Amino acid sequence: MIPVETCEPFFNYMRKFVELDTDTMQLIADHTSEVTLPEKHLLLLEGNPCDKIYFIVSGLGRSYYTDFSGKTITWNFYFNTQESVSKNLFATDYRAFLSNTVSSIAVEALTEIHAFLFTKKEVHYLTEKSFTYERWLRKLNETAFMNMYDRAFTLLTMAAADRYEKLVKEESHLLQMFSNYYIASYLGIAPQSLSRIRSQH
Amino acid sequence: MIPVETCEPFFNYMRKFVELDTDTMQLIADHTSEVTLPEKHLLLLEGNPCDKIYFIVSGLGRSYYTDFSGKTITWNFYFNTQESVSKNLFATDYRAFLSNTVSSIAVEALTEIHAFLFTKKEVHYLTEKSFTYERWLRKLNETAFMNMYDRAFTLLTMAAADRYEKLVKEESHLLQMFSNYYIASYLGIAPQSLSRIRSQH
DNA sequence: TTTCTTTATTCACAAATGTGAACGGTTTTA
DNA sequence: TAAAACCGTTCACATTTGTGAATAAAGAAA
Repeated sequence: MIPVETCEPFFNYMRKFVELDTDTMQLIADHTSEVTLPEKHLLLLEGNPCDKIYFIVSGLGRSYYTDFSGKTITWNFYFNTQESVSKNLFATDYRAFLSNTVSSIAVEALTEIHAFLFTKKEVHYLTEKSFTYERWLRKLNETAFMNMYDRAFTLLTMAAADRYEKLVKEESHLLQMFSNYYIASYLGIAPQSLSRIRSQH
Repeated sequence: MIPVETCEPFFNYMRKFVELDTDTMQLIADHTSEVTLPEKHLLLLEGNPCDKIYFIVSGLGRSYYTDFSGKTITWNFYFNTQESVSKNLFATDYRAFLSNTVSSIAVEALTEIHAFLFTKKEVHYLTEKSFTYERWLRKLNETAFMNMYDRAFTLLTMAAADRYEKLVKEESHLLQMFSNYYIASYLGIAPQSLSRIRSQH
């Protein structure tokens, strides 16, 4: 429950997919909340149920899986910039959120984060009350699907050096925002291997 | 435009996610068609736009990417059995279908295939006319997303032998239905490497 | 400032995976 | 039936990628 004006950053994002009327905007503003999370805060723990979605307004987040040896593998980055319109905005384990299973990843705040918070209950309520929200969610799921498709397809069909080149072309802002240590495991390679690839330009 | 009764296999699938009334069923039956495709038929070509979705009723399909050297990499399998309720039924490049870009994969019939065909136009019409269809599509997109999530996560975090073990546990029917040559590239490994993994039991 | 971390890089070596060839066995086709 | 194509496997060897250690530079903390 927050003032409608405060919700504008989120509405602007929704407007990429659907048109919004005042009733819908009011309904949404009534069923979300604003949160500030300090640096190093864990938004979600591995093995926990996930019933929240954070829509990032500002700040940086990262999710990771911890393998058998204790190493972390970066699953995704979360932030909000002009460039990244339909990706990286929702910090959560969306698979766990949808399927009511426990999370396979942890999500951490790399800086202080400002976000809108939606609980599972709120999302469900909004789909019941608003056709616009239902349609927006359908389209959001489509882009989430396409992003995952691209991730899986890239990992399946491209070698490490080509995956890095693709990242340089399509997501070069990540290189400015995150350490190579994080980028490497996001690409599915060891940090030293990423160095090797970079040196062979 | 087909008789409502004929559509039952598809309705049964929809009922996993939503309840169906007679109006909705009639609407859907009026906006789909039935097709039979011979063995070796190509349902979709690499580099072509994709404005069709085939819902498999019977038969086997496979999609693949052709790499720089001409080798094919299996992207997915398509079939309809009791076990596989929410996967493998839609033969298409759904990413290309959604984004109006050209397909990165080809889809071929490995046997004769019976399927319901939905064009992009028909899908769009149905979302405009039926809230039930819109909601079903939202949930379909959610399972499509979860399947892709699992695929990407597996490729990112597990070694080849573990990916094979996971397939044995979770999708062992694939081993009965498709050659190891196809299974190997689906797992992201060479056929010889799959043999090696299998021999080390 | 000095010290302590973190980061990126390089190296030598190990491990994992790919490659091309060869082989029987099966299935398909002529 | 015979020939051809395909399939799964094994082998030796090549290539790619991971690993642990070492180093230097940059940043953060004291």
